[in-house]
Amino acid sequence: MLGTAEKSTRAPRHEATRQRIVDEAWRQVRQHGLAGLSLRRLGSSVGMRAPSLYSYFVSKSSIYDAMFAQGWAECIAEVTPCVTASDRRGVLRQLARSFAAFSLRDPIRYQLMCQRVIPGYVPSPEAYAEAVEALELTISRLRGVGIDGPGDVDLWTALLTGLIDQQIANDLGGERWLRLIDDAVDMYVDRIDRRAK
Amino acid sequence: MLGTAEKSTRAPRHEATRQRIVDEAWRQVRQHGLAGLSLRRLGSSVGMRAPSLYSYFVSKSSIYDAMFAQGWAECIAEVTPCVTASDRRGVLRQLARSFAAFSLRDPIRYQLMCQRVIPGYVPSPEAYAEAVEALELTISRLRGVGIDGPGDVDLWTALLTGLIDQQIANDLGGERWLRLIDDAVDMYVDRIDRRAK
DNA sequence: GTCTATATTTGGATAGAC
DNA sequence: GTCTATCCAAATATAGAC
Repeated sequence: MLGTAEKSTRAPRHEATRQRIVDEAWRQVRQHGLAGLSLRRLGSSVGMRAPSLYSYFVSKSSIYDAMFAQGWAECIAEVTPCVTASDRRGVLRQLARSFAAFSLRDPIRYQLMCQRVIPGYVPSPEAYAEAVEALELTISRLRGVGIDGPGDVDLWTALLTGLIDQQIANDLGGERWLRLIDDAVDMYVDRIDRRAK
Repeated sequence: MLGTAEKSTRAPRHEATRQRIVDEAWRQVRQHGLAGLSLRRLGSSVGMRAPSLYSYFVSKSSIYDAMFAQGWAECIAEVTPCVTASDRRGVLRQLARSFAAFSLRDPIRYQLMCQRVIPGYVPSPEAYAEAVEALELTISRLRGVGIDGPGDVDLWTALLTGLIDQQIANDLGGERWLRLIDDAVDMYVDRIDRRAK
């Protein structure tokens, strides 16, 4: 009657417990992998039995949904304020560095947000909306420094996620690809500059 | 006594059955996801019970291993002959197009080969050797056209896998990132040229 | 080499008492 | 809202007969 499906301001305790469950779910996927989330273990870690979780989430997928949405919300909250420059190269550098730092601090979160890894799980439209908002913030940042050609944004996301994916898959904990970020930004900026002519 | 653990030329029938099992395993992961491979189902699809599979593979992981190695062997066999150009831009274009085509024709295979997605599975050293060989072939191709600076190869793999990852994750079946390949190659080549000065 | 039988563990989800 | 009890299904792997 009140809210949109699973959110309500009227039951703060309920909402707090939901959050505790999600927090613990993050802990568990970091330890056991994204697909290794178990309701029994999750329940017992927050002090209840598995069936009780169904008072807070209608299914296991809806827990992933809450995590997915939270991940993108955190991304928006953390990355956006990092971009303070106003010149093109500066904006791109800050964008790349802060998003890379955000992603590599929690590779499992990045996996849930940016890769299709859990068999059978597809983000709900509501959860996906958060991801769309993050992308739109990026798009508007790029437009602010004159980057809005067809494919320009897509090439940027590919370049940035490529560096991060490689870093995660082949040198987790190191900086083999991380240290190429400034090079990559320069390469990208030069291309934009050249196309402007 | 004879061979290296799991390979033998002396039992062609045995080897043929192994291959049938691996082929069927590919079919199943394409349908149920990488983590959705089940020994019961796999066995029954090749006309035997799950325990019989243990006559051919010591564990489920060793099936993934065989698939991993086969994927990289196929990559070597398919991508290498596609590169016939001798100029820098031509080589990079052929390399990028053929690897992208190879990857996108079978996204699940790409996932197994290039992303860490199966909880608890890590390629064995023998399986990984095939991946290393593929990378070395790429490195030598790049060196052949004068690309060998520190980070140059890493930036190339990041750029290429970034495009493919985005294509798979966000526009499977389309060509939104695929069509940026030539642009990306140009951007990369310009950077190399500029650094030469 | 293949089978049956089984060990052992685990999974998500529901019914219904309290 | 939480519990017990249970359903139902699935998983990998081993033992031992044939």
